[in-house]
Amino acid sequence: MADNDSRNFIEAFVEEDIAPGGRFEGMRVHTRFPPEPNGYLHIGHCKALCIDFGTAARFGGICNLRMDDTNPAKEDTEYVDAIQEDIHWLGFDWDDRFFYGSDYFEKTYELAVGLIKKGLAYVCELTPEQFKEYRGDTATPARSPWRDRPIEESLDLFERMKAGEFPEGKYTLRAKIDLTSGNFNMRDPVLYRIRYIEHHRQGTKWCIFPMYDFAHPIQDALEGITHSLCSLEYEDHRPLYDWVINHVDVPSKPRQIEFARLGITNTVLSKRKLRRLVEEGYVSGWDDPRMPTLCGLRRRGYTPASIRAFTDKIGVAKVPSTVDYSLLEACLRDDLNAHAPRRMAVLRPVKLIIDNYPVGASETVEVENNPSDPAAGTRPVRFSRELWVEAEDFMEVPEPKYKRLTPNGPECRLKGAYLVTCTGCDKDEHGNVTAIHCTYDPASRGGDPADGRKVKGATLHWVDAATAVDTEARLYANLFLDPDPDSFGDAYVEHINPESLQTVTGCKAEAALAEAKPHDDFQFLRLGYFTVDKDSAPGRLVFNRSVALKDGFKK
RNA sequence: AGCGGGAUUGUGUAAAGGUAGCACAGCGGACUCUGACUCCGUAUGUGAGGGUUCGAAUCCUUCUCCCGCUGCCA
Repeated sequence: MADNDSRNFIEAFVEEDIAPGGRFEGMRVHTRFPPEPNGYLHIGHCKALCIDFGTAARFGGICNLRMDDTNPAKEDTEYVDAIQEDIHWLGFDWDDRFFYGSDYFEKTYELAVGLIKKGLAYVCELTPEQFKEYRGDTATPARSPWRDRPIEESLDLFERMKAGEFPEGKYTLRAKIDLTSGNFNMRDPVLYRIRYIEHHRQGTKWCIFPMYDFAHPIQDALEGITHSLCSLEYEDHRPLYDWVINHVDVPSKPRQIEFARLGITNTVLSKRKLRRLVEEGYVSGWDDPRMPTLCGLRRRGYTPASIRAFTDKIGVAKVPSTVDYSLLEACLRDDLNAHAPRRMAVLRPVKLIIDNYPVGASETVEVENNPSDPAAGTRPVRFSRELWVEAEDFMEVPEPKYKRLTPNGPECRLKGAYLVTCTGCDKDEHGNVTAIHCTYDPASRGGDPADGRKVKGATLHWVDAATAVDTEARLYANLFLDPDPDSFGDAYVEHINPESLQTVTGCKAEAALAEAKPHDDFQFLRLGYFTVDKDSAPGRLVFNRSVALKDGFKK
């Protein structure tokens, strides 16, 4: 690990652990990413992903991918594939270390039997209602009438639970720990429950399933995990994690370290809520471009590098935090600005007529694909007397400091083509501008004046009116939910702004855009980056030039 | 109120007793064949009180506030 990099607190712990005299002296750092396959990965998971894989990488260690599938009621194979695809897309790899928690069911069962034999676990027959009632509260210890059941009896009952002799809810296997603990996780927690549900991998082989608190430490230990990194809500579970590790016969003793999960302003990162959006039809699917899922972000034009940069910048700490969405956007801009090929498209078109350009003539100009990368080359674009330009690039009565088209205003540059000077405009009976007139300097082909004079106006993007194609640009809001997560209750769906999914028609684009397949539209549109604010109408659009459409001319 | 965590500027994150820094957001300006990018400048912070010390975000102490936890979910 680089000395000059400041370490986050997890890395500091890990470094301590592998140092001489440390808990894992001389061992290779080994972490794991353990998603439950019951939904798609979202930007919040990226933080865990980057911490799990990143921490291992930083110390020359390795990271496993493990499907945490101990609850058959919630999990599905569909998600297993999607999760792997998303992780690969993000740029992480687990080599051949792909596991399922359910692969350890047999071993986990054996270890549970071992616990019973040691007198550390027992079969309990409290009903779920009684269980709740007997649990006690902060001032009252729990009661567990079955905790002194003879070992032989528990052994027998547990085996019969496995054999399917009892109905769901009839029995549980519980650990014998401490009924008086202030930490309720230690008040004889349930280790196994009976469930007659087909498991997505195990089928009907099992009808008893281990609880997370029992299964997870065992899985970690069996895989030789050194550091089990998880989110803050498991802090209270660490004593139980350690209890399991210490009382069950496993080959290693992993260390659990917790960190704060990611929050992003104006964004909901709850798998449960996102699932509702999908299942109740408020979005087109998990990959709807408005979703904060990895596949949604991907469709919206986010790049893997931008997301990884984001997770680097948000840091790691134990303070529950909410990162400003603008940081994610900034990371995207950075990446896109360096790598995205540029194309010209006009979203709010208005005709620009070059009065001194020969009628019927046309020519081809070369426009650079990426100003920051000469290797990206140029492309030919047809230029003629009539063009489309952005309506906002013209103001009959200019605001102060406006330096685009305005009658008798500054000379402006048509990107890659010529210098033009606005002379006026046509209007309809309502006073709307229908066309802008200008004259061009024939000696400025390519965009540079022959005499070297300074161009005072801005550079404008444009498309040739005769060959431009109408295309439909879908502008997806990056935020579509109420900005106050606390207001999310059962009525949360009411906060979805259907207007945030906008279609701007009348968008004129270079002919090349016409070839784009529907999905590829996003690729092309990504040349800029288009994002719409949550209450936008039309919102902020960054497209070939960053301009706040919402506010019109900003400064 | 039992258990467990936490508190550094608008947001997030550094500073292991020695100049409170960085990024994003904001504001002002310069530059520019994208009003982008880039560059320069600028405002805002150690939750509160007490103590130790030449010196405290950091150590001690008292207080305040915030978050999580009573699923046979993960």
